[in-house]
Amino acid sequence: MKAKTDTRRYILETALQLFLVKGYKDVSYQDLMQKTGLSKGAIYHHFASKEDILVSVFEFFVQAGEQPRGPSPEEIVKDFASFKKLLLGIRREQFAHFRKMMGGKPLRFNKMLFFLEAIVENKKLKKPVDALMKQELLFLEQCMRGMQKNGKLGKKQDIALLARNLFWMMQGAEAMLFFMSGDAKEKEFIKVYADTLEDFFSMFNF
Amino acid sequence: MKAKTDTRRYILETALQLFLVKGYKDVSYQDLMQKTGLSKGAIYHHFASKEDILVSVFEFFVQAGEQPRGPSPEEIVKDFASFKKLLLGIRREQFAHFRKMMGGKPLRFNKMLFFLEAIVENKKLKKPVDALMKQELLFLEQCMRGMQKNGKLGKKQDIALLARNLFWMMQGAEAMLFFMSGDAKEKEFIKVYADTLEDFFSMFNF
Amino acid sequence: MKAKTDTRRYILETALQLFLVKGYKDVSYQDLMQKTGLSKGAIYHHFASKEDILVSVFEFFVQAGEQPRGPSPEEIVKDFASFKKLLLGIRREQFAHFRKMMGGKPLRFNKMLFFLEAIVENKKLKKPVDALMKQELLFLEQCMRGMQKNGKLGKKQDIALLARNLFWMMQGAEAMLFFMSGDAKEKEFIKVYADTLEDFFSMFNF
Amino acid sequence: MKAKTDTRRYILETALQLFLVKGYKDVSYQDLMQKTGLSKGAIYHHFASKEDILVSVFEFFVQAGEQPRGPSPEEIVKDFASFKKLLLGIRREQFAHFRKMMGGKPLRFNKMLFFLEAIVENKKLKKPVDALMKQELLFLEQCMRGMQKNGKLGKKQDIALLARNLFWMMQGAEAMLFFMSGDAKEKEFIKVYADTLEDFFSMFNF
DNA sequence: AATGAATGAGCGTTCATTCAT
DNA sequence: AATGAATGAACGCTCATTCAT
Repeated sequence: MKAKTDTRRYILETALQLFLVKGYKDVSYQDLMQKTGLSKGAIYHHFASKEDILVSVFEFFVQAGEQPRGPSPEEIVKDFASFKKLLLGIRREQFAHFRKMMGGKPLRFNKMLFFLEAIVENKKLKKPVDALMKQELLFLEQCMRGMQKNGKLGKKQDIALLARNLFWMMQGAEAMLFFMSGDAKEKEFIKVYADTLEDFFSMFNF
Repeated sequence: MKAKTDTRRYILETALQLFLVKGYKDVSYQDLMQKTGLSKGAIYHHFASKEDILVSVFEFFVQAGEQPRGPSPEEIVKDFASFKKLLLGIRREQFAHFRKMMGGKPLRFNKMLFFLEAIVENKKLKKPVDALMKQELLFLEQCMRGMQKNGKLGKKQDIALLARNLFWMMQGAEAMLFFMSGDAKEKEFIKVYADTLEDFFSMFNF
Repeated sequence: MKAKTDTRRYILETALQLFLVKGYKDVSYQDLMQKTGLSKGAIYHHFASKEDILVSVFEFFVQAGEQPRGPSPEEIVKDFASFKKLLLGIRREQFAHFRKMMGGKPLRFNKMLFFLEAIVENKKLKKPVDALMKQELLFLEQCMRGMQKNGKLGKKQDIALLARNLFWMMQGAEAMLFFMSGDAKEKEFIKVYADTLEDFFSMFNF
Repeated sequence: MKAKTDTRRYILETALQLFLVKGYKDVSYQDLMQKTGLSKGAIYHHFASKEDILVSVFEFFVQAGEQPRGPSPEEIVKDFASFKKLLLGIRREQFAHFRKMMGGKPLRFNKMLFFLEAIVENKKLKKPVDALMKQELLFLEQCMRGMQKNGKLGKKQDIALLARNLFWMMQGAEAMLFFMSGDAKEKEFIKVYADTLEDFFSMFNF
């Protein structure tokens, strides 16, 4: 029983690694066999189909990236510096997490693309992706509100608007990084986030 | 002679349509045969390989989307309204153009994703994509400068910074639209652009 | 386990048969499927590629033709009669061996041609073919030496020279048989060997 | 009319070149188009099919290799030296002939293999090949007879037997050269012939 | 005489999946 | 829980050939 769980998780980790590097479509059972060292039958024993693997991997990915609920961002974020520190810290933790189980290989597909491919292959994954996005958006809003409370943003600033703009900018910037460099490294990603944050707030002469 | 050019172009149009709808990887010669009504051999007579089709389609796509050079955006754009009008006008024209040759089918892959897949499949396409992006960025900068000249942006505003932020925001927003609705319509795209523009400038209390 | 070995060997036997009859290039997976009754996938399960089949068939062919090491030819061969008996006996055994696993079908490609095609398709097979040839040459030398010991060849005769000449004659004669009759039978082959031997030694007025 | 003949001959020369280098089966119309610079249609205008090209090329090959009838070999050959000189001279001429129209490319298929492939592809070519072989055999017999007349071979020597043996030896040796070195050069071929001749006659203590 | 557009069968290979063991 | 034998459909691509111009 324990063994079963272990093998299942082992397959998921390996599959996620492959999906992020080659993309779902380009990962074959051949690849999975080679990388896991397991037989085709063994994989089929744990997952009904390739699509089943994708769905399970996605759940695994989401859950692995979940942050332990600490104090609300609204309370933590007091100014731009603490905002930046919090956000980059979270990204670093997430990256470290995936890095660890991926043996340091350079990622080729970023999160957004992984999401997109997942949705394209399985419509059921659309909903959780939406949820994740909204969650991130909400997170940014809470951060903004924290700054507003501390007088770093005017009382009349539309928090939701700013959050949405920043969110889209970050998404766009992250995607851009992929266009420029197919094999981006964690450090580069972090830099892109940091730069985007600076860019965003420098528009307001922070 | 006439036939050759026509058939070649016909194949390109059909392929572009399929690529934008299903993605390059998921389009097979089977699909191309069915959609064009031509035999496999006929297609191979005009294009050496599937990758050759991709590259040619890409060139075709780029060239088809090119704007006739009119007066500089710097001169046209006088305020937010004229900026918005110009940008949405261009987008509308581009969409109309592609719509026309795609028979009104709903797009599934936006430009960014088409670019990304192209790059992933053929490294040679990286350079033209980069060029296109820089061109769009430059266009936005020129628009910003036009506004600045007319006192709609402070003299000290960093034009390049603003352009970059807007560009990323628009990219992110466009991508988001795809996440939300796999089969987005032209109207929705235009709305996203318009909203993003509004969002961006409303941050400065325009 | 048993099944795998059996199927693999079964494919090899069938492939050898087809290669000897039609030539490697002209044997398609279609042919292999039809003749074996297996699916394409099944064959690919056992062999990575067509070339892999060729290499494996070649090894199989060589190993199947190997003679059990008995007493040295030098000791067995005492005169022309015993030489002829030994050589034809070996050829007969080899033929019988291949016949058996080929269901009595008339051969179309002789050994030399099979070798050549193998080399042309896969350079790695050049070495084993060379080795086989040298081995046969050595065998003939040892036979000659046996005759020399028994005074059937002059002390001063160049054993290596005679062996080489005979070897080439036999190769040439065997090839000729193929030109004359594309579908040569075992009996004809044996006759060609016998005649060539007679021809060779009759030059010395044996 | 003259043009027609010229193009036809040009195609034949090019095809022969390709056949000798790659083998009939491996030469495609693609190759022929590329090498000739002509269109597919143009080649089909002159030859009904690929097999038609083969047959025509074969005739061309045979006729191109024909020797102008001079004095009978029986009269020319007086001893081993003159025999060797005559035979090697003829071979050299033949090689020079083919070399000239092949631009110095190393041959990969020797005559015997070219013949064999031709026969395999078209049964009608069997007869002319047989005729050619018999002609060569006859030539060797006449040479032997010339030597016999001059007392260089015993009166009782069986001329036909010796000729046949030599012929086979030379065929075998030539084939061997191909096994050893896939891309044999003219000089090597000539050496093989010379060596074989020496070998053959040294058996009689010439 | 020559072009090149178009065909359709066939090639070797990869794929996700099933199933008996 | 795990193996690996077997399947059949699909893939991108090459081929010799036909035909209108």
